[in-house]
Amino acid sequence: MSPVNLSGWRKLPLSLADLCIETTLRCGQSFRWLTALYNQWSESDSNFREKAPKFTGIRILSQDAWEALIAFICSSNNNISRISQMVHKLCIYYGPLIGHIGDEAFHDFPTPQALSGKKVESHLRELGFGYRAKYIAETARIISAEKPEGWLESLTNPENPSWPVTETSSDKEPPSYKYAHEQLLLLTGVGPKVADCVCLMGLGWGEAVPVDTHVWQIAQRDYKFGKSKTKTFSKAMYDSVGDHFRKIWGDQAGWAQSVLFTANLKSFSGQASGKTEVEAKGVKVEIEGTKEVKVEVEEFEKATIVSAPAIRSRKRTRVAAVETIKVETRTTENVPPTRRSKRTKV
DNA sequence: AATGGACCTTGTGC
DNA sequence: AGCACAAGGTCCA
Repeated sequence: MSPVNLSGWRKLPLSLADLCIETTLRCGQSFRWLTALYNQWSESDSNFREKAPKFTGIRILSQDAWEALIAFICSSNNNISRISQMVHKLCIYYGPLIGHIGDEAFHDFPTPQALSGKKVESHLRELGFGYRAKYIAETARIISAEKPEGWLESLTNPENPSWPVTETSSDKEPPSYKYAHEQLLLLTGVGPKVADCVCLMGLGWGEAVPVDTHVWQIAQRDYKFGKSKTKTFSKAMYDSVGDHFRKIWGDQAGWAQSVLFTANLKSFSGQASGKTEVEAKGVKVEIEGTKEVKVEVEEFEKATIVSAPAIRSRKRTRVAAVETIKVETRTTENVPPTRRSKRTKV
């Protein structure tokens, strides 16, 4: 047998060509992923009702709390691409070797002890971690040296069946979302947003709503936050935004948040704004410049709208006689999947 | 308590 | 090519 069997789960050495969850779940062999809570959130929130349908299938992953903690410390003021590289470096340089596949080595995520070494901070600096090097080294030291064994796991939501049962010493305050959040804030490099990411994805607290730059944008644009006097984004405002979403979405608010967060991401915007297929039977297209075109009702069969708010808002009713829109200059058949961020030229 | 900057580095868009 | 600016924030004065 190849990889190690960790608590009943195995890593699958597969590429997306071998296994694609997205396609598998949507190809018609299973029919009840998700939808009950989506309906519930849509009933109580018109904005969710509007945005969510394009983003079905989003789930909250049940992650290891320690790995999530360090990964989200890395995430501060950073981009996803670099965060991934940083986590990979932590595994390569400090994680235990799991094994080889071909000549490629695979490492697990490092332990808190492994990241507590004296030279960790300076080494991580050299590896390009920037100011997060100190946060990681400090947090690793606190957890491995100052906290009792199993401290982080003791903050897990005991009601959440996705996490194994953890013992909690009876003399301590019983675990609750608020308590877990507050405890995490004591670590270095962990503010309210990172704490909520760990609560939600690493500790099973479904009501944790990580309010980052995207969610703050959403709160302002779609939920009227920051319009009155207190415009600045203070801790009080942070809690207020979370409380509002918990109120309208309930005890799985973090999941609903994740749906709208994804809908707001630029890298996913193709699902929401572009790539909308419309039947445009009897539409004639005049090209003016590169992508600007005028559409007249006449002869096209299908067009892929790249950006056409006027038409989108009209749904499928009818296309006006003459519209200035942006379309791809080819019909939808044989259109290859669009590649975003294709900066890698080789 | 609340507010304004600084902070490392890389990716992205012009 | 090269330069701003943003990127799933946090800490410190």
